[in-house]
Amino acid sequence: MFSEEQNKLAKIAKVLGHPARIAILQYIIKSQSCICGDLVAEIGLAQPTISQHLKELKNLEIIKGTISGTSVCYCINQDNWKKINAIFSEFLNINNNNLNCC
Amino acid sequence: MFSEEQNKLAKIAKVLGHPARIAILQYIIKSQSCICGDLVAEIGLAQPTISQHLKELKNLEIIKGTISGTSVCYCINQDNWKKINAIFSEFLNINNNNLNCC
DNA sequence: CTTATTAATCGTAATATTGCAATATATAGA
DNA sequence: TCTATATATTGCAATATTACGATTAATAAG
Repeated sequence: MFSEEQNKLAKIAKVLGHPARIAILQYIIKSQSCICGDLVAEIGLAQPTISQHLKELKNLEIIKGTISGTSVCYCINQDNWKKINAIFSEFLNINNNNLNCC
Repeated sequence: MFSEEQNKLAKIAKVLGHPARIAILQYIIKSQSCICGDLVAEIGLAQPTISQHLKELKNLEIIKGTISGTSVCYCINQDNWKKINAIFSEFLNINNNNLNCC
């Protein structure tokens, strides 16, 4: 029903469409890397909830998690972050200057 | 619980997080302006469904609708499109190059 | 081996989203 | 005024999302 591009764009936007996931990404960037417990303390949602949001971010491959002892170290997947940035920029930078606007 | 910025970003992303709404935006850009019926014919969802998606896009003020006889002419709100682009670019262009990644 | 720590998963309740048929509203034209 | 056209709104069913307590799994430390 929709094009590959439309589905891809929407899928990315959907994952970014929750403030907790934005907060998680911003905190990971700020701290360079962190564990789930850091995010629970920082954001103030329950551990299973944070874990669930991390799972969605991992599914999008915008972050990656590395097991380190009993904890998991999360950081940005820089290559995919750049790809996602490129996909979004391409869409948002469409020149829609239009004198025929109603 | 979340910052103004986080909520704003998530709100924008959430609206963009459905392929029908991406398709609507792309079609409006391509055709410069169109009416609801054009989108129903183009996209293949029922008229109330398209109308509902248009409402969400209007709420975000990324599009605007002008009454023209019995129909409503929709086009991109260029100023707000640019603002949304700026908000997203600022977030996605954060330099997260990081050698301390786990 | 036992216990503590950390994160993931399961189960579930509350809420939100999506899609559409039916209906309402509003304007244009005969 | 009556009818046709275009869109919005309502109501509702199906599905998805969000949040969290309880539990599980996996590793580390004693």
